[in-house]
This record gives sequence, C-alpha cells and structure tokens, in this order.
Amino acid sequence: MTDDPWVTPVVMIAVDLVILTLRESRLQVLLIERGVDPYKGAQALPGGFLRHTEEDLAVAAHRELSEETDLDVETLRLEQLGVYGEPGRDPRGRVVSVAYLAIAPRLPEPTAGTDAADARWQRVDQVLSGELALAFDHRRIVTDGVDRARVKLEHSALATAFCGPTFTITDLQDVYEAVWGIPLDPRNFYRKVQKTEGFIVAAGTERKAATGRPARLFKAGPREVLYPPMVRPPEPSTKEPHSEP
Amino acid sequence: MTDDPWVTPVVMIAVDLVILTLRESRLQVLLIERGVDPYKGAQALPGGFLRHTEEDLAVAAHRELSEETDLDVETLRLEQLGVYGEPGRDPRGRVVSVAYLAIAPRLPEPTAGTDAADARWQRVDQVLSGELALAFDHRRIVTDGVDRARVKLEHSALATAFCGPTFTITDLQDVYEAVWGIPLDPRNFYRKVQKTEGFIVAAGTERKAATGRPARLFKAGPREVLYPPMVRPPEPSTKEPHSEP
DNA sequence: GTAATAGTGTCTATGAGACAATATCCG
DNA sequence: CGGATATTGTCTCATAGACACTATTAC
Repeated sequence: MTDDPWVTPVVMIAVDLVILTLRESRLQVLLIERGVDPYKGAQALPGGFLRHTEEDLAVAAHRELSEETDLDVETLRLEQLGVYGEPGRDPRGRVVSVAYLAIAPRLPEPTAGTDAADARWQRVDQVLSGELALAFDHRRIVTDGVDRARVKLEHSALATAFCGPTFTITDLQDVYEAVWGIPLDPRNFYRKVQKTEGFIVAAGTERKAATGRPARLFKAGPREVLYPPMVRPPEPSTKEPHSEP
Repeated sequence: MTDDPWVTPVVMIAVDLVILTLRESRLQVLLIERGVDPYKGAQALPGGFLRHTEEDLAVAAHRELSEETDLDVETLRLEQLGVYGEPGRDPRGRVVSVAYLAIAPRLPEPTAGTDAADARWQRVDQVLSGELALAFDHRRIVTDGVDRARVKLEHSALATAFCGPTFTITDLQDVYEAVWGIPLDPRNFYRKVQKTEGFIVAAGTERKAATGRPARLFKAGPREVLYPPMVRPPEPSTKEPHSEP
C-alpha cells in the first residue's frame, strides 16, 4: 500500500445476498425479479449498492436484507462469502460486489404489497443446472454459497439455523440430506448427532405426530464447532482416474 | 440490485497480500515497511490500490506481488481471503481492501536494491501476539489468513506448496507442525501421508543426509482434495463450560 | 561399535456404517 | 390389531494414535 490513492479509479461497491432455506425438502434460494434495466425482468440475488461513504459493508447487507425481503433481520447471521469484481460483470461500469451468505429457517412466502413482493424462493438445483438463469454472475455466487454451506455443515452447527427454534432429529437429518444431496441412515445419524456434545439439547416437550411415534424435540446447543465433524462421503469425483480389475 | 448506481459514493479499492512461508520451522509472513504517511515506517502487508478501472482484482494482486517482492509470481497461487471494508480502517478515506492468501516455499531473503528491499519475513507468532504491530487492520487479516491456512491443510494438499519441488516426509511434517502449532507422531504421520493416494508421489532419488538415514524424496501429487482429511486434534477450546463430578 | 534419523509392525480404542429389534404413536 | 415413524442395540470394518522395533546412513 505505497501507491497514491488519488489515482485510483472510481469503483462502485455492491452487496449481494445468498439466503438459503429448506422448503419441501429442497434447498432453495431467495431471488428477486429485477425491475430496472440491466437484466430487467430477470431473477437476481437481493442486494444493492453501498448508500454512503460511511456505511459498513455488513450494515449495508443487513439494510438490503430488510428492504428487499420479509425476513427477520435480527435472527439471520450474515457471513461474508467472497468478492466478485471482474471488470465485465456489470454493464453499468466497474462494480465490485461483496457477497454474504445466510441460512434461514423455513418461513412463509414473501408478502405481496411490500418491497419484498418480488422476492421468491427458487430451487437451488434449478439455478445450478442453469434451468433458471440469473442476472450478472449471480449463478456463480449461488454456487459458491451452496458449496460453503455444504462444507460448513460438516464442521459447524450451521444446520440448526435451517430449522425453527425447536426441531426433531429427523428435521435435522432432512437438512443434511437436502444440502448434501445424499441419503443418510436415520439410525446412525440419530446417534451421531446425540453423541456430539453441545450440538443439540433436548427441548423438554414432545409433540403430536401426524403419523408414527412422536419424536423428541431439540433446540440448538451452545457448540458452534463440531468435533468430531459430521462426515460427508467423498464426492464421486468427476475424474476418478482409477479402474483396477 | 435495484438501486441507482449513480448515487454510490466513491470508494477506493485495494488489494492486500498475505504471503506465508516456513523458515527455521516457524510460520512467517512477508511484510514491508511503509514509506509513505499513514503509518509511515510501520510494518504492513504488501499491496496497493487498483490501478485502473479495468484492472481485475486478481491481476492487481499479482501485479503488487511482483512489484513489491522478489517472489516467483508464476508459481504462487493466490486465493481470495476476504474483504475488509470497515469505514474507519484507512485514515485517507473509504478503502475497501480485498485480501489474498498465498503459500510460498522457503526462499532466500528479499534482495536489497530492488523495490522489494523493504520486504522482510516476520514471524507470524509475533504478529498474532501483538508483539509486532502492523498498520491498518493488517493484524486481523494475517490472523484470518493463518486460520484459513490451518483449515486448508486438513482438506487440501496445500502443505506441499510450503515445500520446494521435492521434499521428504519429515519436511512435510514440519509444515503441519509449524502451521498447526502442535507436535505430530512421525511414524503415524508417515503412514497417513503415504496412504492418502495422490497426495505425494515418489521423486525417484534419495539424498545424502547430514545425519541419520537418508530419506526418500517426494513431490506433490495430482490430488488437490484430501480424503480422508488430515485430522487436527480439537482445539483446547478457550471456554469449556463443562465439569461434571 | 554409537548416534541419529528413516521407515515398519502391531496393538487398542473409537467411530462409521449396516441393519435387526424394540417403542410409541395413529387409526 | 397394522401401519408408520422414532429410538435402541449389536456387529463389523476402518482408521487414529501409542509405541516397540528394524533399517540405513555418518562418524
């Protein structure tokens, strides 16, 4: 940092939000329909430009979150995901965007008649496959966000953030299965989660099940870092250069 | 992203580099002495402002790397570490800095008489402890970089990047011990590393040892992602809120 | 030979994963 | 009772970690 700052070109700073949730056992991401021109009418991540010179990035992210969505801003914990600053990514000029990631519990559909009216949950698999096109480089940002969530599920108690204040162990398993995209054995999962001290704690009560035996309820425990970690089977690895007879 | 970009305030973009290496079995970070005024004379990370509007962030990072250091820019792989954009972090105005992380093999001291003359390797532990003060919020950036390196050592073949083109298994163990800050059993480490297919591959030759039996040489293998991961023992955990009788 | 480091063998505790068996609800 | 889901038990296999032991060099 020895250079003269006054030769620095003008750059616009934006924040983009990747909000993930679980609905109908599918991983979904919150998208809005753009109302203005670059990519008008296309789906995009919630977000926007920095308002004034003194605005903190995380504050701007929270502001956009409350402006463009119905979500309970207090509950959500935003985590910095990365910077996306390729010169050509925004036709309006040089825009450097700071992406944030958050995990939301299942929530009602965004309310019509508000600023958030254009916000909709969309299936992540449709975004990743390209079936649902996004504005700018937002597909890449979603991809990175999902990857981050997958990894964080292994080592942190993030999964509980997908659930409501209380949940059953099966609810928690649904989170892992949806995010990882693989089935898990309910019995081994059950014991594994219980044995990881501080991950979840009993929430006293039980509940009436629609069918079958009612499950115990739990809430998120104090532990943030899981040890031992939840293990995710190795990826099929797009290129497995082996094949012994 | 529905806002009008033209109300966006002017923000300066900088890149900062966290270059880590291993010297004398210590984790060290490359720092420069600032020659201009905010924090003039203090130690800081290499880096600088974006040059022109079309310059890519990663390109700017590489440019600063070659301008301010002697390192072989081609070999080093820069990885985005995060964004640091607090309003008050730079007295000159609003500066949003994108930090990059790289791992360098052991290299000679920076050459005097070049632009890199002020660059010096400094012990990471002195930075983290505050014994060596850094300009701006660079101590936090170094902290985050070291944390990232620690985690990446578990799941990726990053450790080989600390070594030269060929190395012994003991060399590799030194990397893990220095970065993690804990001792490892050489015999278990030996087998673990060998069993992880594609991590390291034999580099034919052996070498003459100063003392003891000469070791086999290896080079980095094709595998980037380690499975199973190298396991790092759980942290002592600053706050262990348990104590049952 | 001794010192020193490289590499191997082996035992044990623990966890992952498969899967049978039991428990508790609904109707 | 039968159907469905929750919870527990048990077995087997793989791996981490401890550590005795052998191998190969320099002197």
